[in-house]
Amino acid sequence: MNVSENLKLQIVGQSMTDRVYDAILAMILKLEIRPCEKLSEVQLSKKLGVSRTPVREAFLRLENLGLLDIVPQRGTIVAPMRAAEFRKSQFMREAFELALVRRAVELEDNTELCKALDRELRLQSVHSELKDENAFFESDEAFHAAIAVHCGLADIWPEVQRVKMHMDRFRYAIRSQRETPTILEQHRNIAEAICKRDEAAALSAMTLHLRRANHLIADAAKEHPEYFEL
Amino acid sequence: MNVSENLKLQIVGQSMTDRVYDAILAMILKLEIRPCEKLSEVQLSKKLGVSRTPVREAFLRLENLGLLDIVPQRGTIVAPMRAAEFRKSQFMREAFELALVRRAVELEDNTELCKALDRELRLQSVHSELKDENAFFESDEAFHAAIAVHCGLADIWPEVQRVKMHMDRFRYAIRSQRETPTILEQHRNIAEAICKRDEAAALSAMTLHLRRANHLIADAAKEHPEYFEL
DNA sequence: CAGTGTATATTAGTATGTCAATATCACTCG
DNA sequence: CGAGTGATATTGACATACTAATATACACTG
Repeated sequence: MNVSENLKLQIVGQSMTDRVYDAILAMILKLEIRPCEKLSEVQLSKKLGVSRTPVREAFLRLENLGLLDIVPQRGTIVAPMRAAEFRKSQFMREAFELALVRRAVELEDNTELCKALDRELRLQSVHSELKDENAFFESDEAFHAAIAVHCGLADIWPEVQRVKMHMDRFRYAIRSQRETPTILEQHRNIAEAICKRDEAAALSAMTLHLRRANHLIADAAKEHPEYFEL
Repeated sequence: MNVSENLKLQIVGQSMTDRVYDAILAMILKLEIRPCEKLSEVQLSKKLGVSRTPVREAFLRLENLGLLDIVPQRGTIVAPMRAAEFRKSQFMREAFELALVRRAVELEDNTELCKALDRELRLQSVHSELKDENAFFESDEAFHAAIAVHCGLADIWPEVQRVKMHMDRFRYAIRSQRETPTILEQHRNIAEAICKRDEAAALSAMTLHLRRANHLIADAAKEHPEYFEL
């Protein structure tokens, strides 16, 4: 096999397909390859120094997720962002996370959960002050994941990640809006309501938080109209 | 290519992969191939008269869904039924369908929805009397789908189908319990509450309905312990 | 006969070859 | 100059070939 200069993929213990998949997924989410941009199995396989098979299998996975559009005999493009996908993604995420909140407020022992939430809030406070958005969003994820984990539903979290991916695409597409203070405040409200077992407050706080992203559609469309379909 | 006697797959306008996928999926759900049973890419490709590639791609899709376990250099088996999968499946389905019910009761114009629900109730009544379980369950699906469709969320339904698949596996695994009258009654309660816009009643009726399946775990495990893991 | 090493078969992973459908573009003809 | 046309290149779908890892069977050793 042609090892070439692209040895980055030949290192660790996953299948080629996995590594190619991870690589492409990251490129799509970071917009290193842009919506509607054409992808070629042959080109990519050469660039990554692997054969067409793992590239193709990675393509198929990504098509499954709605991140690629494969058109037989025509080509493969990064799926444009679609408002319909966004709405679907948001509906599903909201359904999942509100269901998790309902579980969380009914937890007989919520000390661990509240400790975890508090931990992330402190981290977020620091990251927000230091303007470290990557770290902030990492803790943001951990905050939401903690709810699932401490409800004994850790295996639900990957599913939430799956359904919220299309929402995340929109967030990646716009310059981050320096809105970490707002998000932190919303997280505080959510955590407080959950720990007080105030279901109604927790649900409305979470709903507000999750729908905050609604403006993303318009913003992303304004900033990068070429990424959109229709 | 070896056309052979198995020309059933060569007919219509989907890709080979799609056809192979549909074929295997149906076999798994109908238990024509049983949990923990070994599947071979080579054997199946010969049996279906296609090459390994489409079979393999279908395998990968099914692994994604959690219906196959592919172990490198060892083999591929139909995933055993796992209680954890069932619970995950049920949690997600409930989250989705309760969210749909919340939308449904807030519909400004629900005449179309109520008409559709009533239609399915009538059908189910007949199918139940005639003991036609296949037709009954088809209408069962349509009943639930109608809620999504008439909320303007038709594209959510495939996602619901996706998440509820593991629940359905358990149902297929046990002799159907002649419970269609119970289900019909639950459907009536759901439809009535939705059309009256009684959110609390609709939610509790739907919850009751969706959790009815809880006994399936125990029943299926009793009836076919060899299908289970652990 | 028990235990171990080894040949062989089978597996999924990967690479490559082939093909039909489609797009592209230069070219011809009106 | 524009519309149609045909050669050519590119694409994804599918077939096949090869590899490395693992399981299995069996012969050999003690």
